[in-house]
Amino acid sequence: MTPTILHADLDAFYASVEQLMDPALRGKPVLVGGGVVVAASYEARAFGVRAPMSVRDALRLCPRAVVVKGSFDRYLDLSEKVMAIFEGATPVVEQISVDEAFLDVSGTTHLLGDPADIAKELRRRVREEVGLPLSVGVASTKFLAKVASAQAKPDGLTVVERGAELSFLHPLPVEALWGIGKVTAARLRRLGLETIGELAEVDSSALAPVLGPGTAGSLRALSWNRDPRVVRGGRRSGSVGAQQALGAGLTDVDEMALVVRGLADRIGRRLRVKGRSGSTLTVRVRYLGPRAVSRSRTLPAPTSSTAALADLGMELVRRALEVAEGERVTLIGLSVSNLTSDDLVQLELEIDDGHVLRAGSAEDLRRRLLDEAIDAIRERFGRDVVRYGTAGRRMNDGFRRLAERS
DNA sequence: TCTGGGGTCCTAGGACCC
DNA sequence: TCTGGGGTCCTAGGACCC
Repeated sequence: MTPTILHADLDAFYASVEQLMDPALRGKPVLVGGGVVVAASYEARAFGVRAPMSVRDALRLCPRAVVVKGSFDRYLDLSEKVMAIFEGATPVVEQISVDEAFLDVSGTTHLLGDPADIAKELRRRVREEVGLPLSVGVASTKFLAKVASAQAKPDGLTVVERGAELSFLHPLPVEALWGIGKVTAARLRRLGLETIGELAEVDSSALAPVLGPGTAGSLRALSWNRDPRVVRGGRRSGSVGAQQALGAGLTDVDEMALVVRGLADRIGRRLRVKGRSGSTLTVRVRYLGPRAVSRSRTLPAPTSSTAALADLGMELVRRALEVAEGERVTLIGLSVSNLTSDDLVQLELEIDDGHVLRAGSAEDLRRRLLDEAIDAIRERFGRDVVRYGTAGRRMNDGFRRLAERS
């Protein structure tokens, strides 16, 4: 039986979108980016251009390349169309970036046919209905499907049949394993390991001192195509962040505060659009040179308020600056994690003597009506509620009732 | 050598609670 | 009172991916 996990990956996504929108770019080497190449069309890659490479270097390799700035909104728009096509093939779609997703079609083969046929149909529909090239890998595990789609590029389909997995996998270089980057690959090279097959033959106790016991065990498992991860549909992101590079670097704290404010504004906006809030804020500061420092704080209640993120962000930046006083800061990043969704709201009530109460979650609030809460406060404290609000969440019926009262 | 920006996951130590 | 084990959360750093 054919395996049922698909990894679908749009080819040179940003560059392909630009070629789709502007027919004059088709067949030509296209670079998307400003200072850095964010994406390169296959015509440009033929000259050795890769992301992330400076546009200057890329143009040296490929002087005839056309450089376009790109528009992320348009990419998101087309990405949604493609994902909708995927969801027509199975409800179990795990999107892992704008241009990539895993699909488990084990539940829909009786309706739509063999997984390989489903993959062909996805490629055809994405090509005809959206206009973009799609590569698909089909295999028995997630990670092998991912390796297969990489082999299928550009614009191809690779099916790794059951029983053929190891002969497909073992000749590949260790970097082909999802999770092995430059650092780990260099460490493996030092051990004389070049291919996944060679890695498979080494005892994990020999790898553990170099890679740590966790990584050693999981890499060896992957080299034998043992990957227990399942395709998880309906996942949502666990953090929202923004960062800004600062060129030659800043030393002035007031200027940094402006940057932090801007980042907090972007993050707060995005959180509120998604109807989410987060309770852990992490600040990352990179200094001139390879050094980076992070500082984080977990709040008692989640927030999506720009002002709150900016204030706490600046406090954390100050703490991060203590480790290298006076050094130039070349990058500041903020990230909010520990995200919660609208349904788990904390209500804040400010009583007219300035006393602030934080009460329960939205679940509680729905159960005991807000009116009752207000009455209870009046009874216990003999005071009236003069303001109310949530930690950056949408209004629900309870809040509307209160709004009508006040 | 640096040039971007948005993410995930793992590890390890310490605090705290039961 | 002391000793100990287990689980969870927080923080900091690092590797990796697109």
